[in-house]
Amino acid sequence: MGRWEPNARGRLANAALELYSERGFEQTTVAEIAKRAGLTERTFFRHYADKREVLFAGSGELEEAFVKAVADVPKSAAPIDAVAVGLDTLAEFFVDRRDFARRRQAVIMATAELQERELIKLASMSAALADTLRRRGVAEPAASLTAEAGVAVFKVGFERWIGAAEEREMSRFMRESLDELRTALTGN
Amino acid sequence: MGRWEPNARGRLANAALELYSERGFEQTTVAEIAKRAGLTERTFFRHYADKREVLFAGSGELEEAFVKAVADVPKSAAPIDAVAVGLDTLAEFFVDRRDFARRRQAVIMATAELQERELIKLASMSAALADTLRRRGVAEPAASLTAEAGVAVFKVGFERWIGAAEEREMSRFMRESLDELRTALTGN
DNA sequence: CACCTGATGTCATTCACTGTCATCACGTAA
DNA sequence: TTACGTGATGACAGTGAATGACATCAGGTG
Repeated sequence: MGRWEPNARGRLANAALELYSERGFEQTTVAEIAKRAGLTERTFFRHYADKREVLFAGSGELEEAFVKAVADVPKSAAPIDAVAVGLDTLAEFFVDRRDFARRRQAVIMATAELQERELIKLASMSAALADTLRRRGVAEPAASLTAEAGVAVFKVGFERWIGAAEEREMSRFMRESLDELRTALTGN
Repeated sequence: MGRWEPNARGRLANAALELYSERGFEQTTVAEIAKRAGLTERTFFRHYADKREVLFAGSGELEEAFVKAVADVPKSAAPIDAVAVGLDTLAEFFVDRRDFARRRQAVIMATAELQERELIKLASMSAALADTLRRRGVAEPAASLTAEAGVAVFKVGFERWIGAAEEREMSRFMRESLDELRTALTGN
C-alpha cells in the first residue's frame, strides 16, 4: 500500500466533473475540488495547469492518434481521404463513452471559459493535422484549409453524435458530415 | 470641454495594445494599462469585461456586417456563394488597416489566452452565420458546415493577407482560399 | 542505518475581477 | 439662479485563481 491514495490525477478529474455538473464551473472553487479528492488546492495545480485544463486531460492522446492515423495512410490517397481515415480513428476513441462525453459536453457548453479551452484544443488539432499534411507533400494553403475542414467535420459530427436520440456509431456521423460539406461547397 | 478627457474606451484600448506589444500580455497588469490611459483599474473593468476583451472591441460590428451581407444576398444564390459575398464585405473592414491588424495579431499570437479569445469570437461568427443560413432555408448539418467552412476560409485568408510581403486586397486572398478549399475537398 | 527522491502539505504573495459607496461636473427644471 | 438628478469616475475592501518557497515524510537504495 502506497503512502498516498492512488490515482490523484483521476480523483481530481472526477471530482471536478462532478462539481462542475452539480453547481456549475464558476460556482466551484479549486479548493472544493481538491477537498473532494482528498487533496489540497496546491496539489491540484501540480496536476493541472489551471481550473479548466482538468476537463481536457485526454486531448493530447486524441490529437496524437488523429495525426498518426493520417500519417500512416498511403501517400497515394488524396489528402481529404487521409483526413477521413483520421476521423474514423477518432471515432474509435469514443466507443462506449457517449454518456461520459455528454456529461462533459454539457458542462463545457454551459461556460464560455470552457468553450474557449475546447476551441484551442481543436485549433491545436488543426495545426498538427496541417503539419502532417505538409509532410505528405500538400502545399499551403491547401494543407491548412484541408485541416480546418477536417476539424470542422469533427466538430459538427461530434455534436450530432452527442445529440442523436438513438445510439449510432460516431464514424457514420463523420462520414455523413464530410459528404454534406463536399456538396455544400460544390453547390449540388 | 467635458469633465473628463474624451474617449476613455479608446485610450484604454490604445494603452493596452501598446503595453501588450512592449512587455507582453502576461507581464502587463490592468493597473498599468489604466494608469497609461489616465484612469483607474476599476474604470478599465467598467469598459471591458476582462483583460483580454480590450483587444476585441470591434468584433461585434464585424460579425454584424458579415451576417447582414449574407442575409442580403438574393436567395437564389447558393449558400456558399452568399458566404463568399460576406467574406468580401469583411475584407472592406480591413482596407488601410493592415499595419494595425499586424500589430494586433502579433500580440494575439504570442499568448495562448488571447488566441482562445480570438477563437471564441470566430466561433461566434460561425454560429451567427449558420443561423443566417438556416433562415435562408438551409437545413442542418449543411448550414453549420457551410458556416464553419466560411470561417475557415476567413482564418486562412486573413493569415495569408497579414503575412504577404506585398500589399494585396484582402478579398483576393479570400477568393483564392475558397477556391483552394473547394479543390481540396473534391480531390482535383 | 543514513540518505535520497518524489508526491504532498503549508504559507505567503500577486493579480484579475467584483461589489459598494463616495465624488463631482454637467444638464435641467422650477 | 438654485436645487436636484445623472452618469462617469475614484476609493476601498474582498474573493479566488495561480505561483513560489520551504517543510514533511514514506519508500527505495547503498
